[in-house]
Amino acid sequence: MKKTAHLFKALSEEIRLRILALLQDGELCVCDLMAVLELPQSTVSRHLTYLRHAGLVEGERRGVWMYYRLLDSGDPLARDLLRLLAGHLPLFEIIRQDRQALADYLAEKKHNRCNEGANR
Amino acid sequence: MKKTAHLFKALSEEIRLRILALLQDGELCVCDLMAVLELPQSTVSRHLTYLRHAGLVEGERRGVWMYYRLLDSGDPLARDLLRLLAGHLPLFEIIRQDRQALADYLAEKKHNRCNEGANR
DNA sequence: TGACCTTATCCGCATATGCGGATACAAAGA
DNA sequence: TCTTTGTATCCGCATATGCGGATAAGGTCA
Repeated sequence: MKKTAHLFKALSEEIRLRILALLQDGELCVCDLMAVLELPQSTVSRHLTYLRHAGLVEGERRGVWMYYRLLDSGDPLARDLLRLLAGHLPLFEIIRQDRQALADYLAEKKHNRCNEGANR
Repeated sequence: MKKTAHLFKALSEEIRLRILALLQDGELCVCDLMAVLELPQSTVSRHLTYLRHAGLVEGERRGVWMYYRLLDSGDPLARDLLRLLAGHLPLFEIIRQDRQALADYLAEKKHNRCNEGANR
């Protein structure tokens, strides 16, 4: 029950909702999210940690990068909530803007190193 | 979007989830909730105000009493969330206990004044 | 009006959480 | 090993929220 309350708390911040929406298109590393959201690294990392503790995302280290993706985990409520968000979040203007920014960023990145295009 | 975050924040407290679960059985006044949850009046009232601001419940004054019920309102996300909770909350032990306590309390109350059975 | 009941809000205080720069840690390559 | 890059955590500070007693406000009835 406390876990359930914690789950909702994880969803109660706009930044975290935006991160979840971006991850709906596939996994991303921290520096991708920094670039798209235009937020400092510590902020992005902190929110990802929060989402991970809530059981909504999982991270996998590949080389220097930590890739995060939505976690289709055991908790049925978490799964239902992610499904619900997948339907509702795209209706928000800021989410559509974020998705467009992600698409632009990925196109420009051209599979180069992560920081190209991210930091200055 | 801020409204959406606020909606989730409203669901991020155990007490508020318990209140919503109790209201799934029908409308209740503040003193009913006080009796069942065994919480002080100011605490119950504050959480109800929070839920009302989030658009999850509505209150109606009838005489001295304020009756609160779930609000099937305009926001599609709020409606979906309430439906989701209706399915998931009854699985928690504390919710089942609350429902039993509510049934006992209502049986004992026998349509008398609200405080009989509530405050000593 | 005055007594009483129910509910809402105020108050001071405690805790949780957010922020972003600074620092520590981890991995890869020279 | 040293450097560089990416990520996690620490730090001090600010804000949001919770608590429950006290007080205010709204309603009923005699």
